[in-house]
Amino acid sequence: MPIYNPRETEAKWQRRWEDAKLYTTNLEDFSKPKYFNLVMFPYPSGDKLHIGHWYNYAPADSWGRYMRMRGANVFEPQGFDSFGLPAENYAIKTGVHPNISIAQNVQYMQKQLHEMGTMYDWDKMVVTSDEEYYQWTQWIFLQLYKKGLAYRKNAPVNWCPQDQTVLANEQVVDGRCERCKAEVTKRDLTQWFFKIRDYAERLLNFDGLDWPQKTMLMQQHWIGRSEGSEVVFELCDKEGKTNGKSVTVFTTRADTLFGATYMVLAPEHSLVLEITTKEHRRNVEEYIEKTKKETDIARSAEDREKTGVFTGAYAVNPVNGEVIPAWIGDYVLVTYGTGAVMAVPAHDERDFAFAKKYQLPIVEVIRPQKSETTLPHTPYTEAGVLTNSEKFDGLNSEEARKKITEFLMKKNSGKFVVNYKLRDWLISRQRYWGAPIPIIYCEKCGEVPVPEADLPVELPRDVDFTPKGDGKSPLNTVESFVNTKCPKCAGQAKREVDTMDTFVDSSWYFLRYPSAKMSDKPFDKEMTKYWLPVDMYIGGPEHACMHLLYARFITMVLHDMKHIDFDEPFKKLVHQGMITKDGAKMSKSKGNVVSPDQFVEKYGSDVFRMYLMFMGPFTEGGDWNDQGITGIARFVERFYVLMRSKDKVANKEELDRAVHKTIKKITQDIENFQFNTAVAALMEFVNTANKTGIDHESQLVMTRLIAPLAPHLAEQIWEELGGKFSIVDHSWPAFDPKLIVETQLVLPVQVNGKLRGQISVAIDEKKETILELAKKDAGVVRHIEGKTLVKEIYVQGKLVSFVVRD
RNA sequence: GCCGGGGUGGUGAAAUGGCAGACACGCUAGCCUUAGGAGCUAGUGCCCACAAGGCGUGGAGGUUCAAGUCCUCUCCCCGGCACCA
Repeated sequence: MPIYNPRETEAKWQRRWEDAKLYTTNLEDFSKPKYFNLVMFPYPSGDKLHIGHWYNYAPADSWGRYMRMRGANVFEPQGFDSFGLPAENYAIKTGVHPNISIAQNVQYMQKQLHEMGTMYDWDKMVVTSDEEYYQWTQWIFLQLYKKGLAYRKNAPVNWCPQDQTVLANEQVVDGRCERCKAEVTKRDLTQWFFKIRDYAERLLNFDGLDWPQKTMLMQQHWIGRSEGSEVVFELCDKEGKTNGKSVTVFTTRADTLFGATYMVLAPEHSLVLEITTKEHRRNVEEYIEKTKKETDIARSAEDREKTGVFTGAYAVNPVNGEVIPAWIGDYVLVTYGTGAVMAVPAHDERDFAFAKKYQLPIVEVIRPQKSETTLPHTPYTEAGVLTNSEKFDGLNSEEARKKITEFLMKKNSGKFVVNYKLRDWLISRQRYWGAPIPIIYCEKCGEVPVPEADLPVELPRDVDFTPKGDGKSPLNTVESFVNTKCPKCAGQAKREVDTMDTFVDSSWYFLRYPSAKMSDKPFDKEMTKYWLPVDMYIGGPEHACMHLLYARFITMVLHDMKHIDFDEPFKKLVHQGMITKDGAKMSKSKGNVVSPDQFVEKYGSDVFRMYLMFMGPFTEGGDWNDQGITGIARFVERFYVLMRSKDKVANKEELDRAVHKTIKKITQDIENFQFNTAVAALMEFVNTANKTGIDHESQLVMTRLIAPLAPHLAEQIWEELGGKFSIVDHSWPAFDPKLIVETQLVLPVQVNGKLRGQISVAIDEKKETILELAKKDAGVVRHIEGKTLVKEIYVQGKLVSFVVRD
């Protein structure tokens, strides 16, 4: 019968912690170094907390506990990212108002998080759909608006022609509406954007950030900076007569300009219909309609068959006056560059395939340094030497890019530009469950921002949120919301009915935590100055390019407006891996969501969190299975029994060595977020101590070592050992290097790279003696006898290696 | 397709270029028992087994005295791709 009762013990300590307000951080205690330990807040979904949340939050909490034991004033808040699509869809389906379902989910998840035994300071909780939060999200919008970083333009949305409604990407399955299966197309709407592109250059700079290399790489590639040229092509008729219109293209290969034999515009390019000639209109229009059913991912796939149609229009190549046809093709995206490209089939894979298919001319203008041409079989896409390029012949690609662009500059038909793949941030959502965009449209004054004093623009509660069929936000049906007075002239005006992307909510929530209780401002200047930036931010790698980029952007904007004095929100970033079930991401639709509750019920929170840690490296995740959880349950029992055992030591020297090696190992492992090997080290210690015996002093050390990983168990043992409440406020143990030193060493001996023997030597033995000893080892003798010894290697303290020849 | 990450026993995994498989789960044999979420002891990569040996980190090459680790190519899996969050 096990002695340790996790259920009872954990409930007891959770109560004591709460009664003592142990995890309520005094934000004004400046006596200790501050530590803002943050996890990405959860969405309060109907699935409640799943295994993946635990996998993320338990080690993150262990980290916070470790930092607290290292003497920091740790602030570990938690909240809920509660606006968004799922609650709205649930409401449409069941009629339950998002306010209600969200409140229920929040309550349940809070209870689950409480049972985890986390150090969350619930006094400072934020819930993004609460009015006291979203009024400040609206304030954030107004700041960007004030700075000229919010603007409106047309942009396409997924449109279901059957339901007459806007669809999220997630609601489009294989090009069809998830609900009615109708083929999804695109429709242009006027929408709000944030000018994140203005910050592209600054967002590329990660100086001073302790972030995973891969995350910075992904953001860099997402921003996608490239240096190139813009080239203006005058439009003309077949004979070359210009008509005053022009198309600008972006290219990184101005050196190939003489090889441009046609141009391609994105089907959505604003000039397309204007330049298309009568006889091509039908083809072009059909092609545009077809394109509306394709995703950008499919369109930009390199192995996809290139398609396009001729517009009937022509353009003049500014560098040689050549008249080239203007096509449209879906492999050109309107969102990148200028939405139009010059096509150089001899030196670009896609242009080459396109030219072959539509029998367009291929003109070679670049050759590899000395070798012959690769044409007509494959295009030559590398840099080289110019040919067929008039006065630029003989230049190399790099020089030519510069010289040709300079030549165009003189003619006013080109310039150097830096282009980014990053697009401006579309924040408009035609949905109910989000923060209303605080803008009013006045008949006289036009677009007017809601004055800050008038915030919040309250999200009305009684709204028919079923899709209306006109593609507008459900707020458009609430007359008391829509109709308002202009803040400037008091005349008749209408409110913006779109709400904000939930990424806006989550782009600043970390600023709110220390000031969560303040009702008169988004964040307190002094509190923010002291507590921000976040010292440790932990969350999934799937947020690398969106949430993490948006949060950096908003932070930079607020910094530039002098609202805060730092411009990066997260000093250190760590990603947890993803937990899958049968190889798939857990989701309700797949029916593979595993709840932690049953395991907590059976084994307790400590066992469960240690099992999740023990599964593998924190950053890697893995496929969920519960085989092996008994191993942790057994360990907890054995640990508890060992810590309660009477002072009795058979081998003090070996015990001390084990204790201090374990301190060293666990400290290192926790610092590196390698909780799996930290747990293993504790197990190894128990195995050793069961042989050597243990004394009270070592028990006190080991209990502190397990405290971040199994907080309830540690608190219980600590009390039984006579320690003062609470263990998290006792210092982290330090190891004594002298006690770890070994005197004897077992060295492996290799012959020709294969292990053939082992020798035991004193740690400070001389190289010569070691080599002699190694040669006498029976296993080694067998393999070197009668052979020529060509090389002898001794790697200090590591191994001996002989190389022999017959 | 593009960008990023990953592939090691029956399973989860460990390993500053230096003894591959620590620590666990599972399994096998034995012991013990207040029959439990038991406990203890021994064994457990594969082949061959008395030993000695051979093979082995998705696959194919390469560098090195020595490669899971570094390099080249390749296959497979996962995450992201801008309205899931």
